[in-house]
Amino acid sequence: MQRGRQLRPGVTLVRAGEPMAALFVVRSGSAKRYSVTLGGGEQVHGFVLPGEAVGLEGFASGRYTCEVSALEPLSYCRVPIRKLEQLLERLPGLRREILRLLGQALDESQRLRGDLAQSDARGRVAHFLADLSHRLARRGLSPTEFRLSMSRADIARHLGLTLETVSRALGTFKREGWLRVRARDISVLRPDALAALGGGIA
Amino acid sequence: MQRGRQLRPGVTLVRAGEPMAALFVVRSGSAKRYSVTLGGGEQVHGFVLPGEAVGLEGFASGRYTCEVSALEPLSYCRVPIRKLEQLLERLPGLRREILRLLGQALDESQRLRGDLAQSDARGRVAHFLADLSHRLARRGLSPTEFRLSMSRADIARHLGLTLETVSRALGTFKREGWLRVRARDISVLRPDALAALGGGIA
DNA sequence: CGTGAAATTGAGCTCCCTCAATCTGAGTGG
DNA sequence: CCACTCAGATTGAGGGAGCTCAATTTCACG
Repeated sequence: MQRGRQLRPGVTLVRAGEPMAALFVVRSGSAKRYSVTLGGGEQVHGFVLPGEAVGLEGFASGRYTCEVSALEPLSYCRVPIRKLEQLLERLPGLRREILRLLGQALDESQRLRGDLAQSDARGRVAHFLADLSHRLARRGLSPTEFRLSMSRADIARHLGLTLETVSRALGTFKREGWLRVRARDISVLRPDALAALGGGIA
Repeated sequence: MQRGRQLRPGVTLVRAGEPMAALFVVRSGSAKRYSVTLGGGEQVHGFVLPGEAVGLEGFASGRYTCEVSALEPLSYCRVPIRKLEQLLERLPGLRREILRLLGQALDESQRLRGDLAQSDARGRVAHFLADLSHRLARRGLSPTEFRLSMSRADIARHLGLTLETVSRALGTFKREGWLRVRARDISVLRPDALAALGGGIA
């Protein structure tokens, strides 16, 4: 395990198409995972928070399949694949942990897709906020007071909406008294309401 | 590796919430992967074709997270997790293969979600057909002549549309001369057109 | 402060959802 | 063998949510 350098906002951590030489784990800051489409647009697959892994999809072909770039100053750990394979040889616990990590990523991706397919615009934005809140809490950060490191446009592309619609959804939540929104600073006042709108599995 | 019994259409292979005792690989037939939502509706995560694995998401928590039920008479292999872990101990090749399988599932899920977020109704249906075609071809089956084992409603829930919209999209493709549609039998006449509409990553 | 990007807000229009009727096809019993 | 039945699929009409285009407003940064 190596400690990576600090990355500045906008700098790319991994590039689509490059051989997967290592896994990364974010220590602090956040990042955006995306692909570039034929038209030159961005498909935003998601956002990486502290404690979360980067590059797992690379196992599919031995190459990364999406770009990951820092949204805030980012520090990370680098785990070379060579080293990882050596460790997997000897450590059954690590084998299970890697499988767990991949299974979790898969499960979350599918769950997210399901919600995306079933919810309307407000539901999606509510789900997005609830998910973010949940993941921050898991890391010991405040689930109710946080700063969005990504733009409205990034959120929109992630949710399959336009940035205007995202903005309007936030406006609605604000008006309902569920949120306090000041630019990128969010205060969640009614997590229950968001969770209810966000929907989910039984 | 055990050879499982034949399953009749409608019969459930794995249930959400049950401990993950085994992985499955479909030998013939097809299946539907779905979750049951709070309202009692189905979130269709996808469809399993011959040669594809079932239950990978279970690695996340040691329990399956979605239901998988047969759409056609289904035969499958059963790989007990215990046995798998023993084999992983000794076979580096199998370790890589399992990681590859999980990475691929993750990558496909993300890619699919991206297209879902960006495409309109026709684009989604086109993508669905192109994806199906591709996966059938990978298995040595005809990519242009096949039978949909799932209902329009299943397709719709999978794509975040209504069944009427799916039907209309198919009708449009038929009128354009891209497809021949007779109930659940599909003939793809213009794969290129579908692929173009389906969009995708550069 | 001043400047430009990001976000909000507004108005019109399009696409898809909703509701409803019709049509097709597979399975059943006379 | 055919009428019957019922679920699944198609087709149609109308309305609403979200996209597009456009004008401000707010915020971050120098």
